[in-house]
Amino acid sequence: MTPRSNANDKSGLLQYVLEAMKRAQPYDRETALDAAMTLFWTKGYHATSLKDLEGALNMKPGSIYAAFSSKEALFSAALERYFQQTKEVFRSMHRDTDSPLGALADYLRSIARDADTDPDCQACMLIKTILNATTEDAAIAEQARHYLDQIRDEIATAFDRAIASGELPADIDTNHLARRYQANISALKIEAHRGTGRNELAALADEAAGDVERLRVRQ
Amino acid sequence: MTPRSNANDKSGLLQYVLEAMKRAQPYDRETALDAAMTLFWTKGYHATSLKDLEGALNMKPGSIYAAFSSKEALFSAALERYFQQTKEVFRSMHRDTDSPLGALADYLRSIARDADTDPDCQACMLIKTILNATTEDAAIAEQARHYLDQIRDEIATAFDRAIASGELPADIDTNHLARRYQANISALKIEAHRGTGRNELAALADEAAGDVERLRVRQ
DNA sequence: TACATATTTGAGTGATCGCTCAATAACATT
DNA sequence: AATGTTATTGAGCGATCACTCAAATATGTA
Repeated sequence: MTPRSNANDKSGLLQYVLEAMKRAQPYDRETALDAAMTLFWTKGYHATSLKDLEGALNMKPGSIYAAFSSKEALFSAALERYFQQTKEVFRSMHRDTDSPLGALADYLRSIARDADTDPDCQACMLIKTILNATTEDAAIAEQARHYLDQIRDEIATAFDRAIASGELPADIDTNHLARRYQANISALKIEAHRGTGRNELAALADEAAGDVERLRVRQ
Repeated sequence: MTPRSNANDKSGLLQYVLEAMKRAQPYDRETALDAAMTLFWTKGYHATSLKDLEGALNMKPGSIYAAFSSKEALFSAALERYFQQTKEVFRSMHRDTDSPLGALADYLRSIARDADTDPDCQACMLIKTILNATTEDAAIAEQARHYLDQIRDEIATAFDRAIASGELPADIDTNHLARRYQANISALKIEAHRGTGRNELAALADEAAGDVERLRVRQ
């Protein structure tokens, strides 16, 4: 509430008095959570302060605590949001496909494509959280680990679909394939985060995608 | 300097007076740096406080600043130490080998072996630093990135040696191989950090190692 | 031994941290 | 319109942060 400096000082002072403690528009929970997710994803839990969150959410301390209880609870909610969105993106790329292996390969290529259009692209929030967490906040690391496991199950389900559609032999270990595939996703996202060049990143993604496609049995 | 509570109060009070501001043994710089590296590697830059460092280094604030100038400069020195040690380990595994490809494959397997013996094994400090850094501490991320690039060069040199020894064809792209190899190291170390089971981790490492060995030209 | 120099301590600084709560504004009910 | 209820503000709290600096201790020199 800064006093206005303008030609008409009396009008400015009156305006200043009228605006003191003007209550904001009520916040929108989804909008706030989305902003928190973006901020936490970029800065991590420890380096993100309440003041940062005030700015990003356009909310004051009392409102943030009324809505989300604590910094850690807000982080946890943001992490869940990230997980749900990631799962939904993965699923949407595998809906309506008649080639599960093709879709899995294309998802890897999409990582390089997405990094190409986003200069500040960040590695996976779940991985960052696990690597970043300390023993004092082991709960959020555990939550992130749990979400990563669930995403790996989604991947294994996609490989199972490739078996059902005849692309893979019935005796292949889809859990192992999913684990390897997820490790490749992590690696690609870290390379993107690190600023690896577009051609190099695309080559890595193509190679990983080729590994997936070469699993296809001859028809 | 806590007063001693014991049967002989006069003797305890005298001991308390005699011990006030007793100066410590001078610190050993290498020992302090090693302790700082271990602490920063585990907790990361942001979540590590000066109080943590006091405990780990067994030094008081004034000494820490006299020796290392600032928290950031200490982190930077610890990061360099980590880089030098990592480079030395990699080199020592490639010294005196007549199969560079074999040594590269075995290094990947060693990641799973090392994780098996260390329950609190951490992902690569350089990767953690890059993922953890914010714009306010971009300098340490840049330093870590630079070290990662140098390690990738070491890897490319090992692949060059495989060409020179006849294991690889002369026209293969060793820079690309090195980049992929380093991405695989990152992925394996993250799986280890995440607590992936010993058999699964060993399977991932063996598979990555097998990929390296299959590059070998027929002789 | 006396004095000079170097090193370490740890109390204290100003700033920032996560969070609380009384005051105020906005909304709902009668 | 008056009253009651709900939601938001933001000053301020106690704690912690990175760091400083005068005092004290240890080491070196003449």
